[in-house]
Amino acid sequence: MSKVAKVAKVAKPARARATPAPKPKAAPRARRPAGRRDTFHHGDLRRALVGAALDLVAEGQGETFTLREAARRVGVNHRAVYHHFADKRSLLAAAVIEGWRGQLDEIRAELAKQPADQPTHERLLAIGRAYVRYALARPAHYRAMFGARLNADGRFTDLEAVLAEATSLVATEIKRGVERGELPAGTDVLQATMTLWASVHGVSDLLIEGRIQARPGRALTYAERLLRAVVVGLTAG
Amino acid sequence: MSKVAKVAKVAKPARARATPAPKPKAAPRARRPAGRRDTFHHGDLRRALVGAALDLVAEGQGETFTLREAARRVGVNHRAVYHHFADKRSLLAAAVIEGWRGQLDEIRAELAKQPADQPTHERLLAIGRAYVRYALARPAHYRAMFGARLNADGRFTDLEAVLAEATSLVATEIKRGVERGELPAGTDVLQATMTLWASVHGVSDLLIEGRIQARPGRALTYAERLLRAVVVGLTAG
DNA sequence: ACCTGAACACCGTTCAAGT
DNA sequence: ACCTGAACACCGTTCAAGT
Repeated sequence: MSKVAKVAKVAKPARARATPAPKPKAAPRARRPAGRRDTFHHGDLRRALVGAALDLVAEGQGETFTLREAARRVGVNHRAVYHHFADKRSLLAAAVIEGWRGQLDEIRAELAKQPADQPTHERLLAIGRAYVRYALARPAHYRAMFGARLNADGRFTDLEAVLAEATSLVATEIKRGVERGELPAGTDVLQATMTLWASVHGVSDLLIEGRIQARPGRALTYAERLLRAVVVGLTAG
Repeated sequence: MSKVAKVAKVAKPARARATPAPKPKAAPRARRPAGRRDTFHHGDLRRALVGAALDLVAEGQGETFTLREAARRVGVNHRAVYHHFADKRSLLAAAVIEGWRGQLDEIRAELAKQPADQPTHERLLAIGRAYVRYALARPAHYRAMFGARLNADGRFTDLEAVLAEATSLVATEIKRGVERGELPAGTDVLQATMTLWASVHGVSDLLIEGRIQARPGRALTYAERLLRAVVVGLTAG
């Protein structure tokens, strides 16, 4: 007990966030939390670490969460992390990939709810709404999804894969719009896709950073207005 | 010499960037660089530290540059920083404020170059172009300008002041557009301003992160297309 | 195969002087 | 008034075992 008490007493240095953060930390770090197995069989520790990283990111630490704390949360020595991830960036990347996957799932679910034969601009708005809603629901996570330049080196091909999937989902809608005559015949599909992405990302980021000050319930309305302007712009060619 | 040699020999830990970065570091840290005064008179050290922070940020460290290295660059003990800045965030904030001021200056310069009686949508495009050009010219700095949630606590009122100035510059143009009948009478000025900001920020960020892959010379064209779509959307109401 | 312990070279920040 | 030195509680990562 002495070790834990000492740690708790000391004033937290700057690296810690101002937000209290529930910190379960039910057991002293030397002993393993009750009810948790003594060794993880393959895959479980990896998953547990990603889960801990996701929690830490979401609690507001963003990409600055520490590898050592993630290990502490699941009750293993920090060195154990290196058996599953090459370095901290890889652990972050795994958490970030989960984020993109979740967002893609929500977009798909939203599209599935649209009535059949919905005009393209309504479908694009639905996609955008789902995107922004997801981002606003997990601000710290969303920022991590963009930060840390995880694509700078060629590593993390899984990350690129989810993003490619999301991109092609939008591209498909745009192609459909052109085919149905709802978007100009000469539309550059890739460019239109990126224009939409830039728009939803821009509003999301400004809202998250508090640069656009919108009352909680109005944030999505804000995003929707921007989206409408962009879609109208695309439609006008 | 022994100290410096030892430091140089050791493998750089993860915190350091992969990019080589020119690192002048002309003198061993204990001795002051030749030709630099032994003590700074008031204001100079502050300015020198902000300069060093700006350089470190621009060299790719972003907001993860270290206070200790900034101090080393100007040849003072890292503790000296605390005489001019409350903490690392304050030093970062000072660097970030310089960034926004620079961007605002470039936007003003660009507007000054516009022919008199230019239609509003052309003026808005000029503003947007200058904004994106600035962001793309200093990617790491631009990301730092948005990162770190420097506005989260109420500190750094100077930062809020520059941003308010930039916002009102755009708002003025939009009002002018409404008055001249170039934008719909019912236009929500604040909302239109934020819509434009979100657009230019969105493209800038995606371009910087390499999510939009544009050949170097084409990046601005990309941004311009998005901007045009948004302006058209705003004009259509 | 999977995990741990000790060590290393860093951090940001505080306390207590030095000139 | 302005700067320094030593110390503290952290980091991420490496080396070398332990079971």
